[in-house]
Amino acid sequence: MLKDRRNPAPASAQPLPPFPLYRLVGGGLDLACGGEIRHVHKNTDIIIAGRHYQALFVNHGGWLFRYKILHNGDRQIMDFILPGQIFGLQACLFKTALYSVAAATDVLLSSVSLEAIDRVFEDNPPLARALFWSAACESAIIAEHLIDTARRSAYERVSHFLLELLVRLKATGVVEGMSFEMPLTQELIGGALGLTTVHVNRTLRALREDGLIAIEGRRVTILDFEALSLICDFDSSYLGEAARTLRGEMAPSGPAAQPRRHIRSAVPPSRLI
Amino acid sequence: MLKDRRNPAPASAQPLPPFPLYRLVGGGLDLACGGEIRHVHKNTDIIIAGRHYQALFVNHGGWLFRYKILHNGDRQIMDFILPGQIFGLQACLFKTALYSVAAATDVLLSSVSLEAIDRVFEDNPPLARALFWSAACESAIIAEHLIDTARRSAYERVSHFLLELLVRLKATGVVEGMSFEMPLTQELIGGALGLTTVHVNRTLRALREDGLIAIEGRRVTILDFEALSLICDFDSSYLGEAARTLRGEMAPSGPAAQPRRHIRSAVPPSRLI
DNA sequence: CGCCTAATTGAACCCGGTCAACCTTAGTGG
DNA sequence: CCACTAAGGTTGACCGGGTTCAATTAGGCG
Repeated sequence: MLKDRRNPAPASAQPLPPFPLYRLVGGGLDLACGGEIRHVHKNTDIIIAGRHYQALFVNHGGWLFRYKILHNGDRQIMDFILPGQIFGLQACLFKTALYSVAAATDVLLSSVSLEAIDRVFEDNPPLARALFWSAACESAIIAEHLIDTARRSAYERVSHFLLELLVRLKATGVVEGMSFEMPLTQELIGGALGLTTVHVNRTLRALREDGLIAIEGRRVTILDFEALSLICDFDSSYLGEAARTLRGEMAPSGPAAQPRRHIRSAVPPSRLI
Repeated sequence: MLKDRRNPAPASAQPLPPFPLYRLVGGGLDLACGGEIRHVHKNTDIIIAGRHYQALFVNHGGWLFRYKILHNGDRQIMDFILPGQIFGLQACLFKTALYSVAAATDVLLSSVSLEAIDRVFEDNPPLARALFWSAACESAIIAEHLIDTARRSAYERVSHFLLELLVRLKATGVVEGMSFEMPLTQELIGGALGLTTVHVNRTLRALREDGLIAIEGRRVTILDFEALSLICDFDSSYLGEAARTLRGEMAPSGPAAQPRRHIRSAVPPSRLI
């Protein structure tokens, strides 16, 4: 479809759009949505690796995740798709989708048929730019996940994971203070972090016992943002523009808490080159 | 500068360019290079995380790598930048570069100043498309590295790593048969795969003893492409278009060799959902 | 021929996986 | 109202792949 009613706002050379297309719908750019919003049930696959796709999806509510099944049956989750985010871009670009996308919760979706992605670059520069920025941020998120699994201990990984969720959800406006709803099973968390359910459980307990987080039901509360950030050297800049404005508001100061537990090594900063 | 002499070639809606911009220079698109080619010595940083950049770089020869140093001193290598590849795009997009880029060998570079990346989308759709496709492929490579570190054993990781290099280098034309020069120390390999030097060494030895690869000096020879592919379920499709044309030519057939050694599990394909 | 970097190899240790049991919660139907 | 069920959370015991520490050997180069 692509109704091509451009953004009413000046198509000037304003800085890149705020977040990876989060809140893009109804916000700055209007993606000229296909219209009707579809309801999709939990555990349904939206995109299946190996098939070809010609449309993007907009997530209007609920959580999804991008994943891949290996030949040994393991499932690696690349990242989670939060409300307001688009997905399915990669599936369009490659002849065949590299990864599957499934709903972690019940989800509200609309699709945006991009007849030929090619055209976008000639016809709709603002959209092209938005897509590009979106892809860059997603790429950065995955890169950070790479660091997670390659360099961080389980304790650090889970810390990093929760902080990332906090900051990303903050951008969608569903964070109250320092707590948010996390509709994920420990199996999904483990699937994303390269850990087993058992160990995710143990690690969450450790974080709780250390007074860094609190969990009641599905609600997670970050009790000590600074300490957690130190533990896993979390730097939200990889999450894009929007994150930057949050920094001040998030860090409640407090003396640099000493990270404890199996931190992989305590090499002094001098080794930082 | 951006001399803005557009691509003389038709700006038609031809399919996406072949590879992540590999061989882009002198090939299809002319990036309007800044001109002079700079020689950079091994171990020099080209891009430094935290600084801001306004230009892309083209690698005309030699290997580089994108990396990040963690607070504990660990260095994670995100990916290697091979001859013909461009880099520094992400550094331009974000206010400040997320990762550093250093030369693994002596390197020949030219830079492409893109005064404002913004402009590209309005002014030069073909370039925009090329950049986009490049970013998508790089993202896919990193995603595969994520799977490496999260789900694969050391034996599988190293296998996967070598196969990826083979396929990517094939696209640059420096592969002779099934062998190629790999100017990397085991420390660099470990830095990319999330392993210690020691274990990289042991794993390479195991692969050699199993008759899967051979190493003489810096030259690596893949002795059994099929077996290695099975071990780490390597599927080159994530490397983009170009890879696809290689498949037939690479697999020298041979019965599906049975992967040995500590494969994490030998669940029959039935469990593949 | 020394010097430095990289490659090798050995031995001890430990984080996280594996296996297995048990508990909690929510939903369902009689 | 409660028994029954299934999915997810929790915990313990043990094991092993990969790290760590440390020492030795090869390779390139002035």
